[in-house]
Amino acid sequence: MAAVKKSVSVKDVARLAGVSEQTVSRTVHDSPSVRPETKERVRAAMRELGYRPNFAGRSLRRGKFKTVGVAMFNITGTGNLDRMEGFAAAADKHGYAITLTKVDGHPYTLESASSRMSALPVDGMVVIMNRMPADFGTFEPLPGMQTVLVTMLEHPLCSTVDNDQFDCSRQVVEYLLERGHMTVHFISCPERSLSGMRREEGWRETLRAHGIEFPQLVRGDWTAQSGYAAGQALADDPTCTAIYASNDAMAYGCIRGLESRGKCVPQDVSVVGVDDSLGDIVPDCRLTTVRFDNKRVGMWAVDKIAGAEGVEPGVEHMLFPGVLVEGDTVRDVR
Amino acid sequence: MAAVKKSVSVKDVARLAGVSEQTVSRTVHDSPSVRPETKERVRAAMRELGYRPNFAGRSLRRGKFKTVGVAMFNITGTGNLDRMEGFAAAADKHGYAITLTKVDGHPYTLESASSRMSALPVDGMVVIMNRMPADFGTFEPLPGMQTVLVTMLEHPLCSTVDNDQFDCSRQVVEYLLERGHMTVHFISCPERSLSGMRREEGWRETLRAHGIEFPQLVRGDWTAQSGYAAGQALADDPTCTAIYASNDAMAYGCIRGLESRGKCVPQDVSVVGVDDSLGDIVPDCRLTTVRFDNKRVGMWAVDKIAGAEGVEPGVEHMLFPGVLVEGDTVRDVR
DNA sequence: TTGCACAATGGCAACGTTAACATTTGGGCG
DNA sequence: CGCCCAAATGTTAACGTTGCCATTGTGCAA
Repeated sequence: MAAVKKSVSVKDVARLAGVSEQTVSRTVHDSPSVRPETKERVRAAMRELGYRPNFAGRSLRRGKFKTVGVAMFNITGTGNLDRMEGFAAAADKHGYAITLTKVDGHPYTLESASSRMSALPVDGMVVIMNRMPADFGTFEPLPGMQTVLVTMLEHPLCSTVDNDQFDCSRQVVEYLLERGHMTVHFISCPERSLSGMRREEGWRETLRAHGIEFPQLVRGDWTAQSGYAAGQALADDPTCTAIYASNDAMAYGCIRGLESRGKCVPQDVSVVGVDDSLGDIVPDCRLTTVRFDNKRVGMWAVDKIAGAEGVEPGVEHMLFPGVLVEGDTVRDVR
Repeated sequence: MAAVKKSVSVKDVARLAGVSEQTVSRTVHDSPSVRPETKERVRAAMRELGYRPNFAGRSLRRGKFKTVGVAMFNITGTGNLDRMEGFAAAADKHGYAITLTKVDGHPYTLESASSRMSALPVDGMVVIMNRMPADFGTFEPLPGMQTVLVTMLEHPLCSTVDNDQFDCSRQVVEYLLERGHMTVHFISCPERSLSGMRREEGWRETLRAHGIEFPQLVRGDWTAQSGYAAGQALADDPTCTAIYASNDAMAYGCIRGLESRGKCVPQDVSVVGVDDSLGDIVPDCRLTTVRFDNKRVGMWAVDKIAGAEGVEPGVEHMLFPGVLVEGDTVRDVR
């Protein structure tokens, strides 16, 4: 019952099995040039000693870590869990691991994420950008460290990937226009949100493209309470027959706000949200919304790094469109 | 503009600065026994060459990785984001990194998590247990790999930490009894959930301790829809004045279900949930619920590993109580 | 029998870092 | 002037792994 003093190395296994260290190494990698019975003897020795290959020695020798670093300024954020699911799935596929780091956002710069990662055992890094970093234009990725940014903004030196928020708004607005609504009101979000701003642009541009004056938007703060207030405010506007909210919480709040003023959804007003996040939480309404595949975004990012394997990777920019999910909150008024 | 062929090492820096490799190493660690002007010269050389210390070499030498592995069977799960926040915060504090791994749950065993981790550069591991692993009783952590399980079940060889779900139910039931309710009805969850089952036990035992026969429970499935159905069913039961739901979504669904049958909350029936997850999503009710500090749970787990630093760590079991948050959904009937 | 190809295995060095020990230098003090 | 101490720096070796090349053994064609 003596405690294990040191970790067992190939040397120990080699001694016990009566072979050279090299043969042990070859057995670990299942090389065809080791006789089956030798392999078995080595394997038995490994089992007996509880050998497990040392990651540091291996990486040092190989010059690769088989690990992707993920830098986040905020761990808690819509979709992060799904993105991580994607990171982990893609990493798994390539035999890679994921190293997670929270980066201090003061100041909010790519440089701080990059320097944080540089000391870690990673072959490449993914940065989740929620806001606009101060050095976005001037940032240069570390040499030899493939860098992928999760954002809609294209960067000249780093690959980028994200959900297409502009297209999301286009889909929603056109969906409502096709169903006979003369215009679409919009409940927006705080101006610091990159994705929220892009949604706002999409709403504005799509209406403009259809030759429709866009109404005054209502600025919310992502919460149902702000949506509720917006709903009450819009309830008195007779031109308002369709509302597009920048997330589902505000959309749901808006519905309740409208109801509190005697308006029914979808009979009087149609409402559409974004995120498909209400699923199991709200019992009495199937909200029409847009579903994003954040897992796919995460997978793409890690694939880009782990899939490269030595080949010089080009800079690429990828946007995945969301899918409009039809619920019960939109009425066709044609 | 020639590409960097190899990574720069201490040797390169030493040569450029005209000092020994050891002096470079000492400068990296800001040792006091290097003259300031020498340090500056070395630092200049590091900057010029873009030197960053190699993690593999360092770990190999030190025999430590300064990294904690986190194994999850399901990445997506209530509270995981907050727990990760905690992992990252504690890791940061100790100068550690977090390596995230999704473990295939077929079969759902601690052994599979452990062997997955053994090949990664980690000094210790945390396993998030949502369900009961088949080998919980027989599992032995890898020698030299400090293992912490996030679960309420105590393990003889591994430290454990979690929210105290039993105490959560005790708090809720006693809170309702103190306010004059004769009994507390319960909306439960699928039987495979460990934490859900523990909440159920807490409800049952606390009522028993107060000498109250516990009513038939209603089994839900975590969704608001199931809570809605439960609410409708309980609306017709005249003995039902207080309902405790195993999560907030079911509690909210229950409220709507009661309303659909003409019962008002809290005038006719009091409702309490668990998780404090409705905050920004539901506009029109401040649900009385229990808030857990999952971040603290995550921090404790990583602290236990990263804080040990060589000292032989004992097996410890920690449960953090939740906090009952008073909303507007409970009526005092005394 | 000799030569040769090929299968199986071993020896050696190097990856980058740093702990431990060794050496040099300068200065203070008897 | 010589001695000793401390500060500053250098030298060596080792952490565990694996690529490269060398060595040994075996069977087969010439």
